[in-house]
Amino acid sequence: MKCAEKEFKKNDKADYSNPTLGLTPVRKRIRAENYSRPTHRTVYNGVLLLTLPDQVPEENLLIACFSGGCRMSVRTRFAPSPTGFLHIGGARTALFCQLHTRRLGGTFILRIEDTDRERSTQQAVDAILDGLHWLGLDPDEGPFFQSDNTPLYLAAAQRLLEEGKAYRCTCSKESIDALRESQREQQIKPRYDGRCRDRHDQPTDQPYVIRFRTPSEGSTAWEDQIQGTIRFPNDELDDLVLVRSDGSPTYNLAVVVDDHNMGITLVLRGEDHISNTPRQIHLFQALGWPVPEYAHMPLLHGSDGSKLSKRHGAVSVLQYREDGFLPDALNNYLVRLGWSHGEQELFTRQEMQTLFDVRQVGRSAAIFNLSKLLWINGNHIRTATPQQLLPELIYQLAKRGIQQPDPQWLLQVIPEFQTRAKTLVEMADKCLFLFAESVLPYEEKAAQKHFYTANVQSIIALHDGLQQLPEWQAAAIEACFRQVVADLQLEMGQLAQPVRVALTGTASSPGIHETLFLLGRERALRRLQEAVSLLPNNK
RNA sequence: GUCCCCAUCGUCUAGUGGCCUAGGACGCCGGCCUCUCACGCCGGCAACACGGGUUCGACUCCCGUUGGGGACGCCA
Repeated sequence: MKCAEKEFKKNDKADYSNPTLGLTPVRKRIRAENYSRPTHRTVYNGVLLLTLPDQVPEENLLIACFSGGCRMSVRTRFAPSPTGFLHIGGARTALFCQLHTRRLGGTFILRIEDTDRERSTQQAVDAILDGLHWLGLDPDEGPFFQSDNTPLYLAAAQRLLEEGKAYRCTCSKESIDALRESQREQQIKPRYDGRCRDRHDQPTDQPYVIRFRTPSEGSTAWEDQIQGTIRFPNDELDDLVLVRSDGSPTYNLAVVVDDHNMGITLVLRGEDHISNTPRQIHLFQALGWPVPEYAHMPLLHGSDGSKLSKRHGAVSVLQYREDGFLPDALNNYLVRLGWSHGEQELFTRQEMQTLFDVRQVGRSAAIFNLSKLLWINGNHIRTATPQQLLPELIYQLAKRGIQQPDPQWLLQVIPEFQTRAKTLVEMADKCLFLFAESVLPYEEKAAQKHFYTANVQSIIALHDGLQQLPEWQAAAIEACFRQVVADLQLEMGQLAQPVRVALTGTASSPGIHETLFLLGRERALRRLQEAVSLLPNNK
């Protein structure tokens, strides 16, 4: 994109001769500088296209195209349909697409497949964009919208029609539904029987769809980068609809035209698209275009072994942010589903980008496993810097009503919890006692076990010792604490545990000295006093 | 039903004919460390779906069976 735009200068002459563009001939030759109003800019295959979306396609489909002279060698695309949020399966596909281009210095493209105008929503587009962004999967080019390219698809269909490679079909939807129904009853594969395929009239006075004349003999095969050789007998395939009766293009047509125009070299997608592939290869061949390479990745399954769906808790990837996961931890988890590198489990983004090779991806489906994700997330939390964790922790604290905590202080808090939390949610929950006005009432079990049996004198001694500390510093606090333990001939635990309950209300926390320090002198002393007042004043 | 794909511990995986009495990781269990909780460390349980071939030799190659998944739309 950058290359092509750099190449574009206002006074450049339009180049209409680029053979890689499978477009209808340009009717009007218009120089770009004649256009003062905004044109639609789309980059295809390193070539900048300027089009006017509001123009009748036949009139001027392509206003100007400028040869970029710079072709990326490797180009992949992630092509979601905007009918819902980005879930973890889609995220994995996008990740693989991006990783494939990273090692090879290629380009990762986002294309929104919104040819089904009824089901596509702007809300879903935004959700997908947000999800990708959070995961660091922003595209190098795009997002492109198929709805902007309708004229291109229709032009391709028109050409196939003119060349006899497609035909008009006037079968009603009802009659075809009935056909499929009866085929199902006969237990044969439901498919269009081609009843309009050989009629010589091409009626345009009644509603029709444009169907592709699928080769009826031979077979279609490709060398899948993940699955190996896949072969389909052509007689398994029926004549697919390219253009609907309302004049809108369908998925398979749009995909082929875009994949060609965008110079996609590797179509990397879920294996639920395997059965579309022979149809798309036919279209490439019919249009006289080179066929890209394919890689179909195994699907992600839910715990019952079927395709991941909402009932398996397949939620938006952004839910993982809410749940306290780090984007790279999620990426790390996802990349290990179907791919491995020796015995390494933990990968940084950088490592994934240099090591990932789509040809090493396994062929069998994987089941989503939360506990492994948690473990990986815990590792990423531990290896992150406090600075990196800071915004996410603040975000989680805000959800708990903690407004504008002191970031400098939080940077001291975070290291104490990095080994103790598998998610940021857990971290926020565990450090909440630091913010509370009071930790009363104490957790029942903790109080029973450590608090009521405590030695009041020792707590008083600690309180007084700490109170006299000239400076509230970690080392001084520890020395003071140890002094009290030694003076009263106690075990560490005999003092640390009741103090811990007093400070946190629970039986677990970071080290007791660190906890005292983080709490600050004022709050620490107040909580110790509070504890003393609650204990039976004997001994 | 038809076509396509898949098949190693519960889960993610290593394994490309002898290095495998199958390795690692998560989880689980036991222990160590220890002021608690974690982290870390040590140990344990646990798998080649089944049946035929091919071969001196199969987890690895071939065929079949079974099981699982996917696709069969004027959805993508």
